[in-house]
Amino acid sequence: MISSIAELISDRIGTMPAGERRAAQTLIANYPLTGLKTVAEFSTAAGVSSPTILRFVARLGFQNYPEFQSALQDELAAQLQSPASRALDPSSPSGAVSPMLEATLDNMRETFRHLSDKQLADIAARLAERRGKTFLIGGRFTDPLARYMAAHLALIQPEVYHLAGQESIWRDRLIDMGKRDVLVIFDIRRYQESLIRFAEKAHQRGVQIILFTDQWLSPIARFARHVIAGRTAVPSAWDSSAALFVVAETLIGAVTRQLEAAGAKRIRDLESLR
Amino acid sequence: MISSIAELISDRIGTMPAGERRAAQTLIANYPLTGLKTVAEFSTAAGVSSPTILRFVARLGFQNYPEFQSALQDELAAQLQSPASRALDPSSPSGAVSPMLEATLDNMRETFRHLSDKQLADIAARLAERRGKTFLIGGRFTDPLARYMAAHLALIQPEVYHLAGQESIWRDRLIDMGKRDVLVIFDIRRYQESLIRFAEKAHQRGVQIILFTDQWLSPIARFARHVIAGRTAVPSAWDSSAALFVVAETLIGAVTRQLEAAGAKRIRDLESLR
DNA sequence: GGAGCGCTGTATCTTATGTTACGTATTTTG
DNA sequence: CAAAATACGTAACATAAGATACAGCGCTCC
Repeated sequence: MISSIAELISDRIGTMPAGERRAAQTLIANYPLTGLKTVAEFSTAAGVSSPTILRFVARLGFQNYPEFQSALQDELAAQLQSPASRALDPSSPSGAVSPMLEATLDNMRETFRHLSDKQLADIAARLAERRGKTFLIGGRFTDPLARYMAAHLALIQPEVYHLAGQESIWRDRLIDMGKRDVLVIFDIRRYQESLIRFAEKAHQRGVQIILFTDQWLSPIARFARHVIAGRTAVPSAWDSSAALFVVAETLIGAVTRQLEAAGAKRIRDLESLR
Repeated sequence: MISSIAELISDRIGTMPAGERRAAQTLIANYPLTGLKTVAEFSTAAGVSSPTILRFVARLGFQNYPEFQSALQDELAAQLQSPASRALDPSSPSGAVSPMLEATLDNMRETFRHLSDKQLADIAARLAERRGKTFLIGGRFTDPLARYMAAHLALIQPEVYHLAGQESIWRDRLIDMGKRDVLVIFDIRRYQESLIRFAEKAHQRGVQIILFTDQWLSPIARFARHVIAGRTAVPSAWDSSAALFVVAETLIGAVTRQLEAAGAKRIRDLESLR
């Protein structure tokens, strides 16, 4: 059962030649607006020629371009008149992906339910105040999160370091760390011995630890000043770090906002550079 | 302050002559769809003549009819991209907890709404079939996503490589790539020149490209076999990669499942190792 | 490696859309 | 009540849009 043009497209996109597939992808990317424009605009947006667009709509079963546009408009009209259908579409073709998405969305809501505004603000404040250095590190699968956060933080403030590479390398960086510094650690099951050892030594040196972990709490929680516990369970062979990712993004945003509010010179410099 | 065309109309409808007022009422009645149709259709819908419609849009301050339509489309685009349908959502009394979170959740729903099961299954199948090598790379802020995906994929199948470090390093790896190989690229605004060049050269060598990008589509979409367009807009100084992250996790799960279903020896070996 | 097929873009043509000019009807005002 | 002014529609026009023919190119399959 195919009800919308979007479904029709994703149904047949596999059988399309390269050019028409580009058209399809461009249309899907911001559906359905590109289809309401003229053929010429559509074609340049997709980076193909006009005839390819026309062949594309012909392949979808439309006699001509205006007929295609009318269909899109009708669809849009129905959508606009029942805005409730946008919130939670019960008729959504819940195939194999939906359980995964639903679980992830639930995880995020749960994660934030246990995370107060104040807690987030405190952590952001700690990251925003420039007393010492900021170090970030993660485990086998979570290190990319540490990198992601480091990439952003390093842009808005100095002395942000992501600890990468072999254990021996970052272990030696302990000598740079003191009680004015912050260490952000990502560690979910199965918790990594090397990270635990590292956290303990850092803690002994007075470093303030901010820990991103799962709901079962890494042993590092013992040493952590702040603990963010994210939900990770999804119907998959792997755990999901998505909730932690969103928390990280939220924190990045909060830190940025605080620095902006404080009128940090670096932020202004940054904007003028762009 | 007048922000929408609908406001503009209701502001000036009092000063309009009868015919134009009928046009205005017809447009407001099912806004903004009537305005997206042709002048002729608009005029018959309103029961007036074409010139009346044109005088109507002229009175609103537009130079010509296409300009008027463009304005309507822009408005519609903004409306579709930030679902304000959240206005009456009873499930979140939390209020200020996090507009950031709400926006992120919306982004994910929107992203998956434009992403069919079939599409995801196709991409997963392509990643699961072991014909050639798999390379992953990302941009400044998205490279961590490439790493995250690589960390998982590398575990369940051989010959998965994340391209890291300086441009010159991974550019030279092009010699290893052929038409049996897959290249996964993450690229969101502002799109990186180096990545575009790289994608083009890889494409010329026959490498199949799977692109993760934002809804405005990186230029790399030209060369991509599969395009995943994620929503990235959040109330923050930064764009959000969370939706793309979730898609990546979903894909990782799907690939794993497909390999399991195929009874891949490596998966069994992996489980026995744990 | 060669022949065939299919896809794509350039250029041309045709259609129909938006635009304008003008005459008639209608309302307003002195 | 008359005259002017304004509004509206018909019809002709110009322009830009969609459609088509054709040739070149790349790709696949022998």
